Amino acid sequence: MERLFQLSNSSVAGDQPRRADAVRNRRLALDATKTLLAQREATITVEAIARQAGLGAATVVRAFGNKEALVDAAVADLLDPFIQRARDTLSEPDPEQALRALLLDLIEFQSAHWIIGEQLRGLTVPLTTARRAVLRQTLDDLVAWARENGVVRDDIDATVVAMLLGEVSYAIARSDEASPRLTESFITVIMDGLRPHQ
Amino acid sequence: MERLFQLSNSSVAGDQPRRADAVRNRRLALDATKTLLAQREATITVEAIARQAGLGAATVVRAFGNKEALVDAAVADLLDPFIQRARDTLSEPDPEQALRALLLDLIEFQSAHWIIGEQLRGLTVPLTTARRAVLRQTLDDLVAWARENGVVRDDIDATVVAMLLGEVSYAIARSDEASPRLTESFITVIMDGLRPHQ
DNA sequence: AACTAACTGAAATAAGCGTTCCACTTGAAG
DNA sequence: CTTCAAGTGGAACGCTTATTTCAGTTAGTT
Repeated sequence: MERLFQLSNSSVAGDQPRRADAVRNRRLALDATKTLLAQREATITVEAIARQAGLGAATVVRAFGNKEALVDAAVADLLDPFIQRARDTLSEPDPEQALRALLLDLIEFQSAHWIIGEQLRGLTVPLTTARRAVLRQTLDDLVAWARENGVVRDDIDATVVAMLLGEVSYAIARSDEASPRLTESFITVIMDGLRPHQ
Repeated sequence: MERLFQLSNSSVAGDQPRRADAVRNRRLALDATKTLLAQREATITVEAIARQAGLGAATVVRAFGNKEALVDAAVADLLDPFIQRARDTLSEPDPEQALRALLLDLIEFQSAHWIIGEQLRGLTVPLTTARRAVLRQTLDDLVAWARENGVVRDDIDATVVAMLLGEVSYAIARSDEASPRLTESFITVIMDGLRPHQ
């Protein structure tokens, strides 16, 4: 599949070269943060990240300027494969199947990366915000496609439908009692509710 | 309407009497906290509560033992009238109307008291937890009633439906772009999705 | 009015956190 | 091998907040 957009942020393009250990530690800090973000119960402090990475706290922060930028980069990194999968659903044959698949993935991703929502609250996170826009656009496209094929009702604004899906996935993932059964029920109710009346 | 449960926590029953100013300040601290909790953008610090109440920080905390208990009491207080309204819907004639009304109220309440969700994260809040159980039971009863009358499908577990409603209301209320239009669309989709197939 | 236990609140304390400092270490160029 | 700018991390700093202290104030009793 053709790569439609540039998501990599592994290294800054036009900067002066940095020492090998600095590059390695930047990677270690990023990986440590991603590891912590993927745990359901974790405190994302600089101290904790540094411990996970086997580095000093100062080194961890310096690699990205500050903690906010580090978390932003880590979240964006975690988001990338998910976004890729979301875009892939657009080439599936059946829009209903595509929508179901995306919803399931959305819920599972948010369940597995529960802490991300917490961490991003009230932060200015350029990388993550850009990813979110791409994701939103993908969801919009998917809803538009589903509408054209009579899978989704058109008496409700498409943007509102997309927003509904996003928010509601978050809610299910957030639930203390999240389970495959709850997820399945949720998707059934939403898909039925979104179907046009015959 | 008969009062079915005891929700008041205005004063501790069997304790030794306390001085008049202490009682008054306890009330002031509680009211100040409730006021702050009802604002969408507010920092609920002891300092802020004390300022709002016109008291010293120490006095505010001491009245309830610690900040956690104070917030717990304030949230429980805010929840009480809402719970009463929820229970009232059970005596409406039409279960579908009752369900719609409760959903709308649920979303509006959570929108207006947005900060509550933030504040309760990771706290042990006995009073609030008890209220939540009552609310959950009410929602369960309402769903059971709606099922008996063919308003809600019975191929999905009633508890799951109730949980769905609660979580999803939270999600809509939480949304940055919450609006009457979004709320209306959401309720339409959910109600349609919950209806049995004819 | 006098007395005292309860109560108050400004200030001190404690604890958590991100960031910065700086004496020391190390990669890599010559 | 030398050299030194780049890089490191333990410690110090600054900031925010909940909690405790304690000298002074006040409600309520006699």
